[in-house]
Amino acid sequence: MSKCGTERKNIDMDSLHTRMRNGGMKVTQQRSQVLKILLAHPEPISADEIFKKFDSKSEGADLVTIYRILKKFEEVLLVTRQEFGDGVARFELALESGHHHHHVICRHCQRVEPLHICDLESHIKTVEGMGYKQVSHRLDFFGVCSRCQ
Amino acid sequence: MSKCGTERKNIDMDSLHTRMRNGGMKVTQQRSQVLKILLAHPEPISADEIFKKFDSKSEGADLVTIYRILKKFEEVLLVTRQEFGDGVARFELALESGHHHHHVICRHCQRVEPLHICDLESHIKTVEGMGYKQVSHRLDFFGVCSRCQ
DNA sequence: CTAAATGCAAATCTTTTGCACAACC
DNA sequence: GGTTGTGCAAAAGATTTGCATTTAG
Repeated sequence: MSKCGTERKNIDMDSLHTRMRNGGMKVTQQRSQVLKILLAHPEPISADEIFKKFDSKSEGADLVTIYRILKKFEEVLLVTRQEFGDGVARFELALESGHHHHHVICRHCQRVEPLHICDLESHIKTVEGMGYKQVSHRLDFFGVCSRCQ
Repeated sequence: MSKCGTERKNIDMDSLHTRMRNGGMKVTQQRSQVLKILLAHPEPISADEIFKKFDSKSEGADLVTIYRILKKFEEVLLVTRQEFGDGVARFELALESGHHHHHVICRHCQRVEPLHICDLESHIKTVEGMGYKQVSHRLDFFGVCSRCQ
């Protein structure tokens, strides 16, 4: 947990629970557990993967519940949804508002690395100039990682 | 590496058929028709939408066939697949190799507009610096269009 | 003629919905 | 206690697969 890869987000369960409550959600076993799993997972993770991580523990949660939790989390901006083109949605904890990052996905092993750069101001202005409001964006890179070459 | 083209190249059925043959595919009624529909459609279009456009004409094609055609076209780089977050894959004709464009999607009406700007050279270099080869990217903007505001 | 493509049916996979029961505040 | 969340079953939607039949080259 020192140098390699992602600097772990300075997000703790307490602040997450607070954000949950502020979003008008009850704090339940299952929701806390999903948060814990998301917090511990360095890459975007799918509903089914979360479901399986639940399974390995003693107390489980229904896959349906996980879908519902993730949808709620998305509404409250606790997580963001990613789609990398394989028909499965993946989720990751949303960083502080206004901060976001992008991804580099290996076309071979599907591994995802975060990319903490982004300066698309001019592009965003262009889109706003086209008449759009509340402009957000998605930027992902695909390549073959060093391990897979 | 991949530069974003600004001018759309003329694409005609003949060159598309040639690209099909070069990809080792037979030129069939259904495939030609799918190409025609893609050529006539300004936005990324789903398999089902293509299927329905077939229907309105006299000769139809099975939805399954359309999926298979699109998959084949994707392998041969005749089309590119897009996913905008609603669980449906959409396809559009691939422009000349190395040229591509991006999209602006209205969060309300789901309409898609092409965006012919892109200067991500520095970002691409960064990713290559991380050890990735054959780096490509995807950039889409989301907003609320003027009509929907 | 022969490999490749198509159509039909049915399967698979992801995600959603309805409803009764349980849990949180 | 009353709303909100969960589990189970089942549905819905997108995409894929198996197999017999047709078609392009």
